[in-house]
Amino acid sequence: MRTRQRILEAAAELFRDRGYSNTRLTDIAERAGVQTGSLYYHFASREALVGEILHIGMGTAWRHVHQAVDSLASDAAPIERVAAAIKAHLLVVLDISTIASAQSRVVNEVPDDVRAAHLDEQRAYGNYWRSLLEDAQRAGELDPGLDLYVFGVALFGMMNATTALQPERVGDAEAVASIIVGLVLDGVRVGRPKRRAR
Amino acid sequence: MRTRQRILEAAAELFRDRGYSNTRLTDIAERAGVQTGSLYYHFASREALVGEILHIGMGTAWRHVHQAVDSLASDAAPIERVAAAIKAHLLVVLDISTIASAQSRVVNEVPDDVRAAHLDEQRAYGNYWRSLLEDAQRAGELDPGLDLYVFGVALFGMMNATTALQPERVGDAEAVASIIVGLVLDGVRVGRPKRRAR
DNA sequence: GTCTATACGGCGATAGAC
DNA sequence: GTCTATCGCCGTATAGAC
Repeated sequence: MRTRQRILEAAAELFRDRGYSNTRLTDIAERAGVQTGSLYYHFASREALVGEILHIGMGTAWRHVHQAVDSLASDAAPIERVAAAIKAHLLVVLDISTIASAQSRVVNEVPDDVRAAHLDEQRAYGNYWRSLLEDAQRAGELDPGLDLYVFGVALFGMMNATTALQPERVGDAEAVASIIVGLVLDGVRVGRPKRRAR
Repeated sequence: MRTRQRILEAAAELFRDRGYSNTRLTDIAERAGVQTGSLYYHFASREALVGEILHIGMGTAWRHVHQAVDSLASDAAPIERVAAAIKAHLLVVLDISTIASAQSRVVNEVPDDVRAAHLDEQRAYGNYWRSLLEDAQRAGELDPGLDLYVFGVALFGMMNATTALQPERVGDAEAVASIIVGLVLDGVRVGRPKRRAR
């Protein structure tokens, strides 16, 4: 495998497991099987390396979520599109891409200038989610009184927290995704019918 | 105010906003209005300081949640106790205690030995929540098929993510808490009555 | 492209005066 | 109890050989 790719993969595993601040360049080099100094042939700095992780990880999540939503029947209900997006995001961070997983773990931990450089793509992703939610709300399928800002923050907090699940204590990613989708759409309470739109 | 207390408060604000690894002792000292060297009269090390934050923060959350649940009528439904616990935890981290807020932010970021020293109290808190959830499930008020481990991780991920909400874009802590409680119990979907226990 | 060797700075921690 | 001064380590980054 190309060295640059090995470095990115090694960095992603470590960032995902320990976070950015707790990962030394020597750790990354060791896991990638090179000397620390050699990293600088491929990346200008530690910050440039993590910046690349953010970029690739977000792109990967974006592509998978977008594709999952687009592959629904064109007459699919907006709420179905939201459900598909949630499932796709979870599959990506839990299963498909170590780099996407790392992105979600370290986004809020990196130095300000790295975040700033990443902000545009992060916002684009957020805007896409917001449009999905607004469509569902306009269609009367989401609680019309729901504050989408609060909901969005809560939703991402929940989804990204699932990367901390111990694999041996849960089923596969599909199983986790369906639990989360069920929780978000219908909650965990039994026996109290939902009220209709007010 | 006693210096030790000022130091703890200053450290908590910084830990909550930037995390542990991104907070220098010089930042803490500056905010507390002392010289860096003076910190060592009150705490043996940086790790000891954050350990104290974890301890106090967890104790504070514990007390508030416990009290909120206990102050319910003794015949309150188990699901009501869960709702009260969620609300209380949110009020604590959003409003009541900077130290509790800091605890939730840095728990998964501190060095291993600090975490290890904190593990017992963290587990006790988790066990209390698990008992609340199991009671509700046994009473048939929570979806009987729900995986409580996955739910617990998701729930805490969601609750602790609310500390990232920008205050100017949301109502007060009570308002946020009621959104989250509603989301957890009944979900965000409109119009599809929940099925009864299967 | 990768290595070895080293420069450089930052930060946690200690010593000792007051 | 708080200050000033300083030590020493660790980790990022650079230089230059191969």
